[in-house]
Amino acid sequence: MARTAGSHSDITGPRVLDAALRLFARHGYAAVSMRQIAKEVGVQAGALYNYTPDKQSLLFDLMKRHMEDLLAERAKHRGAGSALEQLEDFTRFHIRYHLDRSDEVFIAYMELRNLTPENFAEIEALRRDYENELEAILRQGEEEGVFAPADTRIETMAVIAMLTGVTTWYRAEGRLSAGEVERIYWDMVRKAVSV
Amino acid sequence: MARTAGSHSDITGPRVLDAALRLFARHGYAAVSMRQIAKEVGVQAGALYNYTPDKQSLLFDLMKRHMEDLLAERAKHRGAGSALEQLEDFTRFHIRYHLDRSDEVFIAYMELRNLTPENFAEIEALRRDYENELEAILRQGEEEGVFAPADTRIETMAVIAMLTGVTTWYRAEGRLSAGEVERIYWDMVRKAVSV
DNA sequence: AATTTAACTGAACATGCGTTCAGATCAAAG
DNA sequence: CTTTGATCTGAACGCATGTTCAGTTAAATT
Repeated sequence: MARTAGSHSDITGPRVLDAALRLFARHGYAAVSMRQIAKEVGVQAGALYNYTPDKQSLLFDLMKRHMEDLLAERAKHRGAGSALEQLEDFTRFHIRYHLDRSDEVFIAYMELRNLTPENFAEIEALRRDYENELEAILRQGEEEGVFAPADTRIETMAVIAMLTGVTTWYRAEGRLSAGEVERIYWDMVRKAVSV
Repeated sequence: MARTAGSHSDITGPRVLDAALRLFARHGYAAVSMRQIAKEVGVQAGALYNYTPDKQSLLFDLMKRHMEDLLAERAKHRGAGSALEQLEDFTRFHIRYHLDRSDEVFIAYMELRNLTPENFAEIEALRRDYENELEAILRQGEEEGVFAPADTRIETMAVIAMLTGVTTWYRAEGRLSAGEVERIYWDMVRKAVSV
């Protein structure tokens, strides 16, 4: 049997990425085989190669899509306002966005070493762009005198690490809502960088 | 040829763990083969099984050793003193200890999903013990009134995530010494949890 | 109704995997 | 000097890997 019904290209394509996303996040890139992905999609392994040139591209495409979506969504939030307002917006945005995409976040942080050097460089550049968004806010706050003078680069890394860490323990069915988590983290971030 | 000189058991044994540590940290557990480990040690793959029952035990032993060493070293630091003093000690200890063992830390965080369920539970319990050390300090500080009343469990996770994140960017040959990094992070931690 | 073509199957390719084990080697013990 | 036993080799086991491709199916086009 070949195709069982209809033209599936526009259906199967996304399903391949979806399956790869879920399986990579759960078991890790190296531990997932093309045959497992194919089984999840409901096709034979060979059929995957209608939608990706190879396994590496699957990982790269997932990461690139995630980083570009993140930057695009963040761009909508970037606005005027005081550094304090902008930092609160960034903090809440980061938490909300990352809680909604735990699989993508997991992959984006854990599978960097499974990218080829060229692919790694490209993803790393996008990540750097995102970090620079926060760093710019911190620098502005220092100039306004509302944030303590400090090493903004390290502050940036520290704040992002703290915020992203929320994905390791947060469960939607847990005792705290995403909104409450946002508030708690915003409290800590605000105090940590303030004078 | 078999053995080339002398009795190597007490030399080869540690070298197997060392090689596994370095390779797992660099490429990931699933991506490293027993033959690669053997090559690094300078023996054939079969010889590894004189030192480990299987590949999984290699990963588990590395993680367990790391967590137990961490807890043992931390126990030496645990003392009396104000909550603020204890928190500073914990912060500086955590950063120093983790900067000295980037490979172990990397594995301990990235390869949890490659542990069997039983092994995972054991490592997770050790990690929880360590987190509880910090949580106890934060709770004591709240009772003393020197730390802001807050959700101590979340504060714990946030602080540890922030501190451990230092391993992702710190380079010994970089512009900052470990001592300077300790001070910067301590500044942020202190402010973040204070009233 | 005939033709084209996108979508997929199923088998095959070479290579690598974790693990086992009989046999070789050589330091140490008697 | 002989025996013992720890240490390691080298080959083999069955199975899984990413990827390719000739052939099959059925929807879309003529």
